[in-house]
Amino acid sequence: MVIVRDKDFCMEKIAASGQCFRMNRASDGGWQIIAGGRLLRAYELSAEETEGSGLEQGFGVRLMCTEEEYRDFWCGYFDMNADYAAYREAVDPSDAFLTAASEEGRGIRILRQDPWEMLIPFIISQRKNIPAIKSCVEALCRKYGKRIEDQTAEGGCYYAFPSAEALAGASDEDLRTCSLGYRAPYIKATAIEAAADPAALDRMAGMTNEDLLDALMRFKGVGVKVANCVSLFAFHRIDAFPVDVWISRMLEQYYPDGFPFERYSGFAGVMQQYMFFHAVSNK
DNA sequence: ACCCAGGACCCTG
DNA sequence: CAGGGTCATGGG
Repeated sequence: MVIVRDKDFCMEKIAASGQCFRMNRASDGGWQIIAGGRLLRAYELSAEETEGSGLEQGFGVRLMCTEEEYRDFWCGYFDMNADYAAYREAVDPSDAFLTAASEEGRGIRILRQDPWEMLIPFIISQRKNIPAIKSCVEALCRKYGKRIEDQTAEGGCYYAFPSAEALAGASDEDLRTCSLGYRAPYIKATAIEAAADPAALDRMAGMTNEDLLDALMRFKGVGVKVANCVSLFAFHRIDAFPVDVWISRMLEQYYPDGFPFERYSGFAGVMQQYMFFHAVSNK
């Protein structure tokens, strides 16, 4: 068991920030996170447990893993070594919109997720809202992922994210039963590519940002926006700035003369997440 | 019963 | 290279 107290770590906001699709409330009120073939249960600390720490409700979390599991995996997954307060403090104080958005989104962190586990969900994501994406991903996992018995899991078991081989071998009509629609052939083509060169995604970790985008966009169904999402949420290129319909609207409304990318050079993706969270959490 | 979603592809001009 | 039609589905 590991307790994390950080004014820039809020599980609920991360879960709602649209960067992970298998982080959900469990029936006992806690969180269940499935990532990298692992399952983590987490519980927000009670008011008594955070008393005196200066933390609001939701900003203290008990992770149900060993110290070793935390060191080896979850600490990196949650990007706990980064200083998000410093990112927020870099926000231009004369920018009322971003100042408010960054405070509203305080607690969000950019997760370090598995590239394959980001690539497929973000190919699915096009023209779907987040609940629909989550439904599709869960259906894919149930149908093609390895079933893992785990008494700590909601329902006594969970399904790992399907391998490239499993999806590459699926029929088009079988894939469509997961509500993929016209994306089914994209998923299959990308899975075949990935299965044919299992180390391809690993090699991308060493690429420059530009080469990484190009490499990702060679996959069927991956355009500029999805490539930027995978760069940001899997390869931790935190200067990547995915522009979807929500971001596009906010750029038009609040930055008619252009977003000040120079000011946030190197970490614009963090600002992007604050903006996205602001948009989706205000209908 | 609507409307729209973390867009990409592909074909025109 | 830019612009626009088209694509399938379900959550709200």
